Amino acid sequence: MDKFSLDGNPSLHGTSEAGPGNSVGFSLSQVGVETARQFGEVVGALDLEPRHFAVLHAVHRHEGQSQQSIGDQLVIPASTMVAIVDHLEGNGLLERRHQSSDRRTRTLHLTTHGETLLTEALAAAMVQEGRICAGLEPRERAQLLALLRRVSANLGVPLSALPDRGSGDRPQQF
Amino acid sequence: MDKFSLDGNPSLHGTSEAGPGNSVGFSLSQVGVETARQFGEVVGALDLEPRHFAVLHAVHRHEGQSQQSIGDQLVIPASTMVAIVDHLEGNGLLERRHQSSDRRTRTLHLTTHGETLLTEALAAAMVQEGRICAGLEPRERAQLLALLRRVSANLGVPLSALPDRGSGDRPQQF
DNA sequence: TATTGTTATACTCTATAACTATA
DNA sequence: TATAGTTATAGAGTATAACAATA
Repeated sequence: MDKFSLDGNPSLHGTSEAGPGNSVGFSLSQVGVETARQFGEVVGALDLEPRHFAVLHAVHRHEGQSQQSIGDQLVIPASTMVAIVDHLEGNGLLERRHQSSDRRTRTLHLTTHGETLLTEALAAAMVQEGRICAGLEPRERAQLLALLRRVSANLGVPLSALPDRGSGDRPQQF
Repeated sequence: MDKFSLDGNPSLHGTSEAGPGNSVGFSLSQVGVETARQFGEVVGALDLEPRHFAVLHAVHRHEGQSQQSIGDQLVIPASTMVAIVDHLEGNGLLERRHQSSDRRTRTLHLTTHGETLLTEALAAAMVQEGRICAGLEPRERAQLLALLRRVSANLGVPLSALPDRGSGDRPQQF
């Protein structure tokens, strides 16, 4: 359980002045990748991988959507979706149902166990959120969020992209 | 040339209030991963992968260090270092030299071409830095850096870790 | 003929462990 | 016997393309 691969990954970034600590790009890469990694540990404690959490969360938001639809939103290829849903179904977290109108499509639905686990995962994520923001006053936290939103706009990845419909063909993460 | 895998990756993070955009953890993950990905494109335009850039940069800072020493600093396993240095040497960017005192160790040295390319890569990274920070006033940029530094301390990954000696067994990125 | 989901496969990446040459 | 570097290899993860069922 020790793999580390990033597609376009930083590791080292340009140094604008003295050290890498003065580069926003480098700092963001380091902090962001580490945050993502620790999130993997957080949900890992619940026997979930980030991808599994992501699908559970998406199904929760759009209960009864087709497997393909969920995959499109998360930019996960169909064959990968099969493996993910197989896993989740095998663990009793969600179930596939045939759609009466079109028997090819399978709609996804959380089980009670799935709902429970998702709730726990969200709670654990909020604990992590607290750890990350420890020592920041509410105003500082809001400032950070605002700055990150502006940076994300510069990157061409609006932070509001996930809620409804992913944006185009953005890099994947699965 | 289209792979996307992260070890502990976010994709979706806890939502403290309304949307994911209100979570520092989620925002950092999204922005950080995307920043890293775009950095890969930036150096990719120079036919470099982030890992190659990282090694070039490390050799530049510690010219004449052994291959193993460089690998330790960047937390790259020895066998992976061989492939990376093979590639860089094959492209005429650096060279291995035998150490007279101990003929087992190979010291690494940038070629003129390597120095030139590294300089270009650093310049390209500064251009990216400008894009990322577009619209931020110097004071805001300094605020962002300060906040990121505090967050990174909360994460247990001081942003000043890279310059001299990596910290323990941190997650790898190669 | 087109589409949803599935399976099979080929590819890439990584790290472990065996091996060499020096010490 | 131990260490620096190398090679070989096995494992995981991903995506492409063939396939089955249904439309």
